[in-house]
Parts: sequence; structure tokens; C-alpha cells
Amino acid sequence: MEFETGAIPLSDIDGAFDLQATLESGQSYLWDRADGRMYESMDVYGGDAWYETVVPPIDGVSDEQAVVRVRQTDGRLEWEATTDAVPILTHLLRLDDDLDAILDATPDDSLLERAYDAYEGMRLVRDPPFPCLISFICSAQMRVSRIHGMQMRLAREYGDTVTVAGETYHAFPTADQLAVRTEDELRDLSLGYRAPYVQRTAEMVANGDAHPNDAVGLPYEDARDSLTQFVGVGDKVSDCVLLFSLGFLEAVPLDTWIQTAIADHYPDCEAGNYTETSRAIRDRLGGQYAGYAQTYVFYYLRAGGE
DNA sequence: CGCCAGGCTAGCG
DNA sequence: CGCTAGCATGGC
Repeated sequence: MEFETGAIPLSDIDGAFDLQATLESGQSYLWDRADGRMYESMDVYGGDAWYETVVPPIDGVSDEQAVVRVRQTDGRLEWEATTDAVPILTHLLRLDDDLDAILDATPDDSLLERAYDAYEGMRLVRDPPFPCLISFICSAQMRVSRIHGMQMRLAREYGDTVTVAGETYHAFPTADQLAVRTEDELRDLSLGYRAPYVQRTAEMVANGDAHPNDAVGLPYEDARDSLTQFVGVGDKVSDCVLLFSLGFLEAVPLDTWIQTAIADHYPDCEAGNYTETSRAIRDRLGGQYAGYAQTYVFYYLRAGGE
């Protein structure tokens, strides 16, 4: 199999775009950087590095699994893919968002402005639901680079292998492919105590008992509750899946970094429990796009900003 | 060696 | 309900 190639002029989209910030900000763990330097240069623009992933079929976007490579150079996104990558990239990288309008709809607040300035053009991602669910189950008490390493390893060990132009790519395993693995096998991949969570959640999806897409269309807090039925998914992981996969842009995952930000910058939003603190910080960050603001703050603080 | 990392589950009061 | 011990692993 060979690649088709193309390019998306960034003048075609509403607002700026920064591929490195979007893919190395700890939202998606499903892309790999071809030069092997993922997360090594968080503060330094990585130039025109290629990023690659194997995308499962997406309803209404692409019928078949596709290998997609992309890099940002000279005001455009160059791509190489096994099919037309324009609709796929538009979907995965949320190129259909009007970023200026979204940022205009969030509050004027000095922390947010610093974060927006530092990573202008960062967009949310729209990850495939099942891989997103598994990657954030793995994220518990784990560093960003290790979460990424785990997902790459799951793909290498258990996912489909696709060869294009002489190179081998590994798709993230489907629920069926993961569900037949044992807890011990997953522990051997150094998933630690997350191994049974991943195995049992994959089984729930494979058996048809539940699917992350079931949350789509529910009111936000009901959607968050519904995802916690999966093993290894609490409120925080649930919010990550809602925000980074299912399009709930108001979701604000309350992780350790945001808890710190609340204590330092929004102390009156600390309400003692997840539900109430979530309501308060969502309101403070502007409501419907609060998750966009959260993701900028997360990346900014993790990179050393204050 | 100790500490910490995009937390969650089970079991307790 | 709210609270917390225990949980794997690797990097510093």
C-alpha cells in the first residue's frame, strides 16, 4: 500500500493552529512523533516534525481504518495517508472549531491570557472514543510520557499491523482485541493496577454492555455519571473522555494541576467535592467552553508557567 | 533510599 | 453520603 498526499492551508480555518501544542499537550496519547522526540521539547517549537497515528473508522467521516501522517510547515498541514485525510484531520484536530470565537467567549483573566499567549493555536482534540477511554484509564497517577508509552505499547502488542510504503504502523487495539487479554498479560506490559481496569472495561465494550458513545446527547453531568460505569473511570477520567473525545467542551477535568490552579487562582471555587467544585470552576471559566480554557491552563502550568 | 505522577476502588463510619 | 488505605511502576 502507498500513501496519498495533500495539504490543508491554514488560511482555510477559523483561528490559529499549532500542531505540536495540540498533540503534545497531554490530551491525546494516540499519536506518535516520527523523530521519537515526543514531549522532549515542550517549550520549544519542534519545527516540522511528522506525527502519525492509525485511525479507526469514524461514523460519518471515514469508513475504513486509515494510517495518517501530518506535519505543520509554512502555514499549512501537509499530510500523507491511506485515504483522503482532510475530513479525518478536520475531525481529530477540531479544525472545524472557530478558535477565536471560542477564546473570546471565555473570561478575561490574567492566568488564561498568559496561557493563551503561550500556546496560541492549540486546539482540543477529538480522539476516537474507545482508545481515549482506555488511555485515560491508564492515566491514573502516571506521567504524561509514560501514559503515551503505554498506549504505543498496547498498539504494538495487540493492535492491527498495517504496512504502508515499506513502514509498519500499529492500530490501537479494538475492544475485542483487548478483552481477550488477561489481567496478567496487561500487567506484564507494566500497566500495574490499571491492568484489571483496562481488561474489564474492554470486556464491557466488547460484550455490548456499554459504549462510551452512549454518553453522547445526555446532559453534561448525566454524561459524566454514565461513563463512571466503566471500571477504572471516576469523575476525572470521565471528564477527560467527555472533553477530548465526545465533544463536551464544558467538561473541566479536575486533576492535580487544576486543583493547584484552583487553590492559587480561584480559591472561592473550591467547594469540597468534585461535583460542586466542577460547577464553580466551569462557571468561572465561562461555561460552554470551559474545557478549552482548562486545557490551556493545564498545559501552561505543567510547562512551568504560573 | 523516598517521593511523586492528568486517580480509582473497596471498605469503612 | 464522605473519608482513606492500598494500589504498580519508573524517573529523579
